[in-house]
Amino acid sequence: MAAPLSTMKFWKPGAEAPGITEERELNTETTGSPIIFNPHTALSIEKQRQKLPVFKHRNNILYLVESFQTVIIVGETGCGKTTQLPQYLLEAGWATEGKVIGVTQPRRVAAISVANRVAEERGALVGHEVGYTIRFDDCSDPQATRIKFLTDGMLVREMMADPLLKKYSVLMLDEAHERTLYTDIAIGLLKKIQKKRRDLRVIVASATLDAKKFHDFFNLNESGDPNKDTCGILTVEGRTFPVDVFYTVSPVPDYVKATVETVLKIHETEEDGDVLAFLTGQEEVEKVVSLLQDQARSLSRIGMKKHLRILPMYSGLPYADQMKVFERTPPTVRKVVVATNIAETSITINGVVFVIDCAFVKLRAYNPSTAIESLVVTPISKASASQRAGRAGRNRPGKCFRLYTEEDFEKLPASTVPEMQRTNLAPVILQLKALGIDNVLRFSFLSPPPAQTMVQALELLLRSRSKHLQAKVSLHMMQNFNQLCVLAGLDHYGRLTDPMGVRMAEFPLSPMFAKMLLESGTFGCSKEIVTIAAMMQIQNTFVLPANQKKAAAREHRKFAVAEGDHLTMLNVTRRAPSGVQEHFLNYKGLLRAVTVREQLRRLMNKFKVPRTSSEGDPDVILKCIVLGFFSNAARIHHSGSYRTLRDDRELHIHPSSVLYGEKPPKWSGGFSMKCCRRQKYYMRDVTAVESSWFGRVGPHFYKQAKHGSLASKRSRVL
DNA sequence: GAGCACTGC
Repeated sequence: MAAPLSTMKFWKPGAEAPGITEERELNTETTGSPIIFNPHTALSIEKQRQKLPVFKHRNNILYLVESFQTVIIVGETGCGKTTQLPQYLLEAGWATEGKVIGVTQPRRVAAISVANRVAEERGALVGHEVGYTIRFDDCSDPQATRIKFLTDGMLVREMMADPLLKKYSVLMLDEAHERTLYTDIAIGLLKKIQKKRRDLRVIVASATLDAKKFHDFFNLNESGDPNKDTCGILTVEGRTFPVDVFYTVSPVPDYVKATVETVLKIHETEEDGDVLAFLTGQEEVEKVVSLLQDQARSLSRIGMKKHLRILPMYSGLPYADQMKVFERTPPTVRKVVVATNIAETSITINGVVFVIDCAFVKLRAYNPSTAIESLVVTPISKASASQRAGRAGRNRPGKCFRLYTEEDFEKLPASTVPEMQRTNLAPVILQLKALGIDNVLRFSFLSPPPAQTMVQALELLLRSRSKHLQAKVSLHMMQNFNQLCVLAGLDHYGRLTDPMGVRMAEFPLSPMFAKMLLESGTFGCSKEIVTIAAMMQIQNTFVLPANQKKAAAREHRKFAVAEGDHLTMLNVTRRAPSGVQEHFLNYKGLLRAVTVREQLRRLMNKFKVPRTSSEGDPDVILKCIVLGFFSNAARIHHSGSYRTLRDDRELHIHPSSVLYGEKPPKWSGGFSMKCCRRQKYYMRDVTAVESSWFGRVGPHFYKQAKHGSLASKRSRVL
C-alpha cells in the first residue's frame, strides 16, 4: 500500500518574483557542428534578436559603455545579455583595429555553447569572428576573432602573458554573482589594469543583490559628486514565468522524508509538470530515489493513472545515467529529478514546473588553523533559494515548495560566502605573485579573505621578523608561509623565487603538485609522477554503483598495491585500457586524466624536466611524492588511528583508500586531508612511507615545531 | 572502523 499521502502543510505568502540571474539555455551536447544560416533565414534571426528584452536597452547600454569605465548590468534570466551585448559592442565598433571583446563564463560548457550560439546568429562557424578559449580547447583565431568567450580561469592565465590585456577593448564578466574564485581574482586584477588603461571597458553582469557592491568597488570617483562616477548600473528585465512560493507552516524535522512526502503530494494534487528536488549529497539523493521508487510501485498497483519516473542527478553519476534526466517523458509520466546543487547553476532541465527546496547545500570550507578542507552541510542563502525557485519558471508558471518556514527563510544570509573566503589561499597568492602583485595584502579584493590566514602571516613576516610580532602569528600561519618557503616558491622576503616559484605558478595545479612534478626528473621518475599527478586530479578513479557495490569492490582490489593509492593509480593506467566497464573504472575521469597529463608533459618539456623512469622501483616515486606533500604526514597511534605530524591531530584512512581495511602502515604521507561528517578527519590518496624521508625533505617545515607543540614530535621524526 | 557539493587553470 502507498503510504498515507502527505501530512505536509504549506502556505503561500504574497507571490514572490524569483530573482533569477542566469539565462543559459544549456545544451549539454554542444560539440555538434553549428548550423549555418543563409541570408534568407538571417532575417528571422534579426527579428528574434530584436524580440529579446535587452534589445530596447541597446542604445542606452552603448551610451553607458562609452561614458563609464565600468558598467554593471543587472540582467535577469532570458534577457539575452550574454549573446547580444557582445554583438552590440561589435556593431558599434568596439572591435576595430584588431581589438577583441572578451566575455568570461565560470564554466567550460557555457563558454562553448554561448560561443556556438553567437556564431550561429552571425551566420558563421565558431572559431573565426566568434570564438572561445577554454583549457584544453582553443577555438579562436588570433587574427580573425573579434568576440571571444572564455572561462574566467583562462582570462587570469592570459594575464600572465599579457598583464595589461592589451588585445581586449572590452571585457564582460558574466555570472559575476556566482563569485567563483577566478571571477574574484579577475575582478581585482581588472580594477588594477583599469588604472593603467583608461580605455579598457569592463562590464559586470550580475544579480540585483550584488549590483551595489560591484558599483562601489569599481567606482573610482572619490569626489562625492555623482556626475564624476566612473561606473554605471543598468537593469534589464528578464523573460521568465512567475513562480509561486510556498513555505511549511512549521519547521520540518527530516527534509529527506519531507521531500518524499512533498513529491507524492504534488503528484496527487497538482496538474501536469515535472518535479525537481534539491538535496545536499549523493547519499540523500539515492535515499530519496529509492523511497520514491517504492512508493511509485505501490501507486501503480493501486491504479494511479499517471506514472512517476524517478531519476537521480549528481556529478558522480555515470554519464549515461546523467543524460536520462534530459530525456522527454510521455504525457502519462511525470518526471521527478532528485538532484544535488548541480541543478542550481550547472545544468538546466526543461519541463520543470515544481521545485522542492530543502534549504541546505554542501559547501567547501577551509579551516586555516588546521589547514584542512571540509565539506559542510550549510543553510543556503536567499540568493540561492531564489535561484532554485526560478528553476520552476523556465517554460511556464511554476511552484516552489520550500521545506522551511517563512520565518526561517528570513534568517538566511543574503548571499553565499564567496569562494575566496573559504579556500586555501596558497595557490592564489602564488598566482598573484606571478602576476606581479608583490604586496598581496594591498590587493584589492572584492571580498577580502579572512585576515587571519596566510595573508596576515605574510604581512608580519614581510615587515618584521622580530619575536614580538612572530608571537602574534599563530603556528599554522608560520607553517603555511613556511610551507611555501620550503617548496621554494617564495623566499623569506615573500618574493617569488626564480625559477622555482615562477615555474610553480605556471602549473595549473596547487603548489605541492607543481613542486613534485618539477623535481621528479632529478629523482628519476618523471614519467610515473606525471601520470600520478594527472590521476590525482580526478575525483574518483573507481566507481561504486549502488546496486553492484560488492562486485565493484572485488574488481577494484585487483588494481590495489600494498604501497598505497598513488601506485595503485599508476597500476590502473597501465592495466586499464581494456575493460574500463568491467573493472568499474571512472571512464570520463580517465579520459580527462589523459588530457591533463598531456598538458603537464608540455609544461615539463618547457621547463626541461628530464624524462626519466624509476623502472619498477617504487621507493623513488614515493620519495618524490613526499617532496611535494611533506606537510601531510601521519604516523600510526596505538589506538589504531593516525596522528598528523604537524599538529598531532587524529586522522583516519578514508574508506575509499586501498589501505583501508588492510594492515595499517606505520607511517603514511602524500595524502590530502578531508574532514567529513561527524568531525572526523580522513586521509585520501594515502601511501605508506618511511619516517626518515620527511626530515630530509622538509627540515625547515618541521623545525617550526619549536614555536609550539610540535617540538616533541620532531625529535621522533628525525 | 565505514564515505566524496560544484567548478576552474
